[in-house]
Amino acid sequence: MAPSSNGATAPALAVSTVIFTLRTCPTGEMKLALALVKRIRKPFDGLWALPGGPLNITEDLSAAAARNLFETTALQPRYLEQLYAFGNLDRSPGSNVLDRVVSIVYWALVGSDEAAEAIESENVAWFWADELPKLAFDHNLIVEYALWRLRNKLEYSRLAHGFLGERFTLAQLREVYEAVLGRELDPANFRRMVAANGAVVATGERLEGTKHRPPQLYRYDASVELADQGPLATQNPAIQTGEQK
Amino acid sequence: MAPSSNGATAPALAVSTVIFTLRTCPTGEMKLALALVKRIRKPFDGLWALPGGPLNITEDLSAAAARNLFETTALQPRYLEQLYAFGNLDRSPGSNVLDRVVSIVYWALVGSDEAAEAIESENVAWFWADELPKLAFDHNLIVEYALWRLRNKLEYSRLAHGFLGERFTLAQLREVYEAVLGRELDPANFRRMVAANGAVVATGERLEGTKHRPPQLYRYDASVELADQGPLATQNPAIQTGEQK
DNA sequence: GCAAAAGTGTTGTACGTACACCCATGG
DNA sequence: CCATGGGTGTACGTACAACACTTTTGC
Repeated sequence: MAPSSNGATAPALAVSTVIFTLRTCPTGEMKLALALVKRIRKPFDGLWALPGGPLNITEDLSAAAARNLFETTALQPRYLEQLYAFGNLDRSPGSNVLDRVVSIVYWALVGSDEAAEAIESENVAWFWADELPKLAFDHNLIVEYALWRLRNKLEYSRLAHGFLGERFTLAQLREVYEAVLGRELDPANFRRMVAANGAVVATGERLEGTKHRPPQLYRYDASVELADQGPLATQNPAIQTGEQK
Repeated sequence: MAPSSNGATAPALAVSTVIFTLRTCPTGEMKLALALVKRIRKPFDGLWALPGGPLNITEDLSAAAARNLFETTALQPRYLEQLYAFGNLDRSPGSNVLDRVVSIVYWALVGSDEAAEAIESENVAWFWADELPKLAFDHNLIVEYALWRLRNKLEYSRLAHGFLGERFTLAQLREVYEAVLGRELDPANFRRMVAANGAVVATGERLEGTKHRPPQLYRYDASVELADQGPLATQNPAIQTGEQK
């Protein structure tokens, strides 16, 4: 038996999480960022990777994802959804087959205000989603897929809520959309799009202290149901998760 | 330690598959059906369940799904895609936690002509998708989710190809859509929808022997790329799979 | 008043739906 | 020639992108 083998007769199971947030970049605009951890052992020693770890036997899959999100950033997820199970044989080239790991990957959103105070150290850091280095394992592919899902789901769900506070202006909401989608949106059409959706309602309050005309503050209306997200969708006011009931 | 326990310190990993096909029902129309196996041991002894089993250590996830599809029906999948990983603690009520199983579920399409000759026995049978009995574990929920994905994906992909032969009439293609979606479609608009998509092209041949005007035969054009299915989509002419590269 | 952002109105295009209609074939 | 399904034309409604325009604030 090879020295690296652990003698397993079945593939090991791990849970990893792609943690997204929005951060203000030097030029002043919001950009999408994600949390990575530096590997300190083989394989891929020294490369950055998605946070993750083994699944405890008494722990739900989504709980494991939330746990390793917390262990990495000291934050709670504002949104959490299963992404995909990655288990191909070639995802850790050079490793012994008996060390094979199947990773069930989740993706999460954390509030941009909270993320600003999240831990950042020698081995944990935020990276711009569009400027990633070469990552360990198949993690570049995983992030690419997570980005694709995030962008797709943004339109017909209230995902943007995961990045914002309780009350927000339409300009802030639009900024979230622009950061995630990576392109500018027409303010006029954006306003109508949001109004047509119906999930966002005006509070009557206005945001004071701006340089110009004070914008109205809006909030998400909890009573409005979303577009059909499938049988697994559960609407939890605190954490919305795609986990099965 | 409880007698049913296997002494595991980590959850076991299994792969299951929702196998769809179209079958002609007594009234003459096509209906969506799926393959189930009868459980012959606890828990849920005697109930019908999705076919599945453990993942071999040298086997890709999709290969395991294709294998248990073959072991159940003696067929090859015409389409195969990962559905979701189900791993909640409460999915096998009454079982010991140490017997916990995380199931990575795939869904598959098999040709309706081939399925007609597929094995069917005391313990393996086809069920109408809209008339399912109470299934073992959380399998009713899983099937519901698979149905939702199938219906959603049908529109912006060439999924229907999985049910049909190489050449087909637009009426046959429409019949597939109607069976999957569970509602009738306007033939005129359906024709235009398919034409606009561009993935289906006329062969010039006609289907002879009908009672009335002979319809033209069409085929899928392999050179046309589909709508964006995300970074994991791979277009294999034989088996299209949502598995990562 | 001027700049800048909030917010409204108008128009054109694309697309899905409903449905009237013609065409070709077997009986 | 007639019933039936194949196949075309047309009109309407909704959704969205583009962009001109008005409103309200700070300076």
